[in-house]
Amino acid sequence: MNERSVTLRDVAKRAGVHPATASRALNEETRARGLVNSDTVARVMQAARELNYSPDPVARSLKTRRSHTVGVLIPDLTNPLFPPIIRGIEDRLAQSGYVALLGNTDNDPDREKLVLSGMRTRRVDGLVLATARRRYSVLSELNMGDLPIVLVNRVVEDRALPSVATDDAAGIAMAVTHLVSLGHTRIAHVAGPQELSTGAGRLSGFIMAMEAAGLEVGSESITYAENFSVAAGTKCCRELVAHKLHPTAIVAGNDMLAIGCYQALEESGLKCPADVSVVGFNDISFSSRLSPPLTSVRFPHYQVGIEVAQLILERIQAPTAPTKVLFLPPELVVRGSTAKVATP
Amino acid sequence: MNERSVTLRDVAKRAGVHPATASRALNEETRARGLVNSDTVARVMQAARELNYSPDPVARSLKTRRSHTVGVLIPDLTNPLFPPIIRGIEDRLAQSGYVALLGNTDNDPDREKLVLSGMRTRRVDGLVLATARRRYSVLSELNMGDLPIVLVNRVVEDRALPSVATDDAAGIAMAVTHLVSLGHTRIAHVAGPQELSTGAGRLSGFIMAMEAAGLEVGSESITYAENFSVAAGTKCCRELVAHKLHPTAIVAGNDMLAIGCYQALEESGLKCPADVSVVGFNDISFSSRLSPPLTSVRFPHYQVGIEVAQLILERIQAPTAPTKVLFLPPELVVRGSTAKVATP
DNA sequence: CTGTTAGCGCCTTCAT
DNA sequence: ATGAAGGCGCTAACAG
Repeated sequence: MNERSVTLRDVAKRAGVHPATASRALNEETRARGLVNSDTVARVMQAARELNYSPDPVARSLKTRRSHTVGVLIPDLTNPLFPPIIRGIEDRLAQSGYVALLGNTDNDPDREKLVLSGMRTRRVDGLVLATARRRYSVLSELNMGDLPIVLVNRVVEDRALPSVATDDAAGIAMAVTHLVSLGHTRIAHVAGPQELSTGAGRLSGFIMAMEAAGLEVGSESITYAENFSVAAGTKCCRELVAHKLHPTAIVAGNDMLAIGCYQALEESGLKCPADVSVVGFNDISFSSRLSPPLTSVRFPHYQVGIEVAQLILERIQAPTAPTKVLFLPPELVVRGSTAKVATP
Repeated sequence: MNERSVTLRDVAKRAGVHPATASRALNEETRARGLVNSDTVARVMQAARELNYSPDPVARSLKTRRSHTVGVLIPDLTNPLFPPIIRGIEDRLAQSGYVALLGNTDNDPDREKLVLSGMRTRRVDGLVLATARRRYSVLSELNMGDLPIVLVNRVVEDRALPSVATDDAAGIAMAVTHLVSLGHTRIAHVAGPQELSTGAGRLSGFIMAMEAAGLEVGSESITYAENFSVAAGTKCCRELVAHKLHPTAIVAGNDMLAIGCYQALEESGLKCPADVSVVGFNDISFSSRLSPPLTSVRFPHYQVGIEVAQLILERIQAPTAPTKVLFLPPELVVRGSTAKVATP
């Protein structure tokens, strides 16, 4: 019995009604609006069940211009930050009969355009972007302004786009406060790329928190990573330890950079945390298993995914609804990579 | 200019031909068969380019009954084994204009059925399963026998399904040989779930390798994990160290179980590798950053993804082609979790 | 409340 | 080699 051939027509025939009526009977919306006799509804549903009917989403999409599909752009699935977020997104979308179409861009604007236009071609109903830069022209270039969009873990400069993220500045402040409470005063920052809101927000959060603690932030206490990678972190940390400041603690823009710091410290024969404390951001899985276990700013990744999906679904329903910008609170997870400053 | 409205008709009109002709001109197949004047082809392609036309995949699917979509079932995206495989799958699929629809099943047969029928409803052209058990009835139950299917990292009992995996037995043999060369004789195995081919294959590989090395495998040197999780590994390892065998080395069914062993060893005050060496399987990312860095059997995850995608695409093209079963070679990555046996 | 009609955008006979 | 016609399965507009 080939089920792919069970069509609405078959159901209608079996129920003794016109296909259109069957459609209305099976469609939540029209049924609820009382557009069809509850008697017929029963008969149609019965027939549908008997035939094991399931509507063809392709045909439906063609008519309704809705694909029940959301494009999700990320830099790289392999970055452990993303899987839990994606999981959240997919779980929430599934609840509403939607699916996610993943696209990896590797932070390459060309790939980005390629993937985006692919998504438009596939008629996605909405877009979730974890790839937005602070000034983000790609969307307008590709003429995708009309598509519902939500950002994850990013905000754009004018906050004109709905987004779900954590409060970067607050998170970094927790890290700084923690280090200060351990007696550190020479605290450095490995800043992420400044064209990303996370990079910029964490840097300015760092500066503010330092000032609030009455500590100076010289130019030699900040290095800029090209990207959020282990290699970049290593490079930055090398500069930091080579410099005259001799920081006793480093706040890294994220966990990757922090791991990079581990490596640079090892190279220079410095012990973490005995000589230098390190704090990361994101609390990716297994950071508790690193050596030493990484102190990091955590935010609820899976929940972020859920919220993002929720938001994009709302926007798909009501594209002109006000632009929500949602911040989920970070928390500091203290582990073995931070310790009291060594008394000199 | 709203591009979603550029239709084949528009292109045809601009080129001064009938839509059908335009269709033939733009379609690889028909064009190659010389069914259309090369002159008209040029005109049509020109027009298409000018209008920035891209065919509506939905409409096309309705007609051709091809969704250009592949369902990919995995237990949990959050397991670090999968992201690189998925990345490989998506990259290869994208090359051929296909996309992956991810489904997380959490190893729950009910969820599995749910996700699978969702995929069928969405008219996926093929299925990639990382969730297959050795005896896998779900497919026939759901009447999906007609759909092209490829397994990843799994084989089924009768090898009736095409698959891409690594040679589990060979990998484990490498681990055992390595430990033997370090002087270990009391080697234990934390076996994965036996209903999974990886669990079973690695166990039998372990037994064979031990016998080949002239070592005994008593029942007390093997424990069975309920699933491939850290918690299960801890539980198993606890049994192992409590027992009279006092193994000096443990071969874990995968990295998760190995990490679980780390934890149990810590609890009992045993040092790894000084007291007990541990070997994992999969070499998930960051295993080099664990404490101690994990010795593990690696296989090329990304490449596996590529091959899987390749295979499913082939099957979609030619569903009756012979059933390929592809094994990619494993290699042993030696790190800090294995050391010479302590001389008693 | 239900049936009729029409068409979403494309492809594929069947003629010409 | 091209045009005409029909239909994939569904739903929306309009009658009745």
